[in-house]
Amino acid sequence: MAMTMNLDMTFAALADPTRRAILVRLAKGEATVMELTAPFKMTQPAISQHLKALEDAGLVVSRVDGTRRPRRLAKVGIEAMDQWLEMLRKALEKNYNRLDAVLADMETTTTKRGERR
Amino acid sequence: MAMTMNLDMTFAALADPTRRAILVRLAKGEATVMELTAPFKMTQPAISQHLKALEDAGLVVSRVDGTRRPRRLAKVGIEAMDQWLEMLRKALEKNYNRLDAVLADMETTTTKRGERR
DNA sequence: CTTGACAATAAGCAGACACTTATATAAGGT
DNA sequence: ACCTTATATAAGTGTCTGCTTATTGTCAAG
Repeated sequence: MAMTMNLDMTFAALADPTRRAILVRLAKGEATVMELTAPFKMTQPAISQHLKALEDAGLVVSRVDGTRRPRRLAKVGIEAMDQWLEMLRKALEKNYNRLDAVLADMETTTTKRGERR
Repeated sequence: MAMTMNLDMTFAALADPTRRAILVRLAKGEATVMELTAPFKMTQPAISQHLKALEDAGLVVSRVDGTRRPRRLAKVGIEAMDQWLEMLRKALEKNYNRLDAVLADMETTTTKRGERR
């Protein structure tokens, strides 16, 4: 199972700096909600809500230990994203060897407003 | 320069299905706003706004061609994300060879509510 | 130079999101 | 049994998002 992970949720989860910081913390190993709350100027319910988002995104899983629920990283979410991103990477690489991209690069373009012709 | 791409913006940009679809389209090559608008049940201004988000995210760049502004994929955004994600990938791999993760896997846990002990 | 196509911008609005405080639930230690 | 700790859930609120319609700027073609 674990089929079609929801990319909306996964990317949205990573769009928040607090949630990314939580993941960085979890990269060092399991942590409880209280431990995860400590570094932030935020209440415990707020962190619990962020953790829910991360779990729904397939980026984190929880375990039961008495009254605690230690979290650790999950890979489902990352794998789903990586798989999608792979398409972009390929396209990028391919386009980079094509004429239009090269030419465009020359007389461009930095995306900034206010170009003249 | 192109220093510290804003990860908030980049991940947020990808969290929207319309914007991901636009990227898929651009993976096939340059396209104008009108061409990008066509497949959607959405107005041109809406797409222009999505394109702004994608440019701010470093995922797309534009070029000037008369009154048109063809877009194509950019790599800055993807590279920024990939770099950040690399940390998670490493942690995931490393934790997977560690005892606590293995044990946890055994008596867990699928993140679902309603586990008993 | 007027017209029409391409695109960006502004203002407005409904729904989503990130917090908060207050409360509930459950396990542990005493 | 009782209090404490660890966590989740609910309800409320202000801010951000994703659209819309309306309008404006700009090029190219006649």
